[in-house]
Amino acid sequence: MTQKDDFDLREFLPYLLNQAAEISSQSFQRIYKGRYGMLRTEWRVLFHLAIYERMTAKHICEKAIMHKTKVSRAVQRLEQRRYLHRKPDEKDRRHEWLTLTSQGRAVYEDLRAHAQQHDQVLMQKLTTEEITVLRRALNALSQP
Amino acid sequence: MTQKDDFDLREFLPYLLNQAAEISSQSFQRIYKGRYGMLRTEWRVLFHLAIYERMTAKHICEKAIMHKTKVSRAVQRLEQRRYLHRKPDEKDRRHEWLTLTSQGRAVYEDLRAHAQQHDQVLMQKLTTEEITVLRRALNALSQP
DNA sequence: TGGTAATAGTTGAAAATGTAACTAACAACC
DNA sequence: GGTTGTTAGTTACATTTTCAACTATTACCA
Repeated sequence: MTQKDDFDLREFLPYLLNQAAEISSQSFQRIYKGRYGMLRTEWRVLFHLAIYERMTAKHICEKAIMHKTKVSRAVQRLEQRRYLHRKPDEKDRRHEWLTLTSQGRAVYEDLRAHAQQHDQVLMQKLTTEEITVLRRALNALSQP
Repeated sequence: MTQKDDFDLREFLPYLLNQAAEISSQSFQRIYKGRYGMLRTEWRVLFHLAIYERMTAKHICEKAIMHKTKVSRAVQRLEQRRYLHRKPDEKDRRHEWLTLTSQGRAVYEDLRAHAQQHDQVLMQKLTTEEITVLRRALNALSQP
């Protein structure tokens, strides 16, 4: 099993990014999955609603770059657990305004604390300079 | 939809990493999916076999950090398309040695060219320094 | 030697995701 | 006002992934 080719997978950005993304989200996943049975799509929607307070599914799609069916299903499950509340827009009843319930906010507060703690641990693997540059580079790569 | 909370999702590394990973692999995905109907698991296995020439499924699991059922199914599909060949180990028949067929190698060569080209495009979004630091940081984060 | 444990890999059922087609509401234009 | 087009969001179905249980083979050890 010795390397033969000159092409190095470990330099291929999509591969590297995926690897890093997957590994570095594992421990956070254990929290939201183990503690609340949530999926990645669900914590993302939850966090967006907590941070922006009031959004439609469309807004979430745009901000989080998620497909509308993913958002739709995440919203359904969060609603079933009474983490959020839907309210049709008065003027345009195609839109639905989503807000967290107090229960939803409580779950968010707990998860946010873990997220921040988790981020601290991850950053310990990096220097201050690496963190700055990494964030900048990831944001640049996130522009489609 | 104004930001309320002080927590910023755009600083949370697992979120950022995932976003960047997803977006930056889209255009490569169109190639391997559109051209060969392959899945992410499959091109990864294919690339590993091309680069290391001879591996067992176990080796691939370890190198690529993939679950054994993912690898098993990717190998099955690659075999069906005659991209690889299996050969049981003589000494220990629990192991199977996997090697690419010439057809598999041809597909790899094509995909590799696209991968490299794709990487060039991605890197245009970054400075030389950012690329160096990014690779280093991603490798650090990929250690479990 | 025989019995238990460990390992490589596969399979089946359940869960999650992707895709496309759908409904409901509004907009625009004649 | 009625037809056509557009948008927000949902649903149905096919494809993938996950998880746990399974087979087959080898290792360990009394």
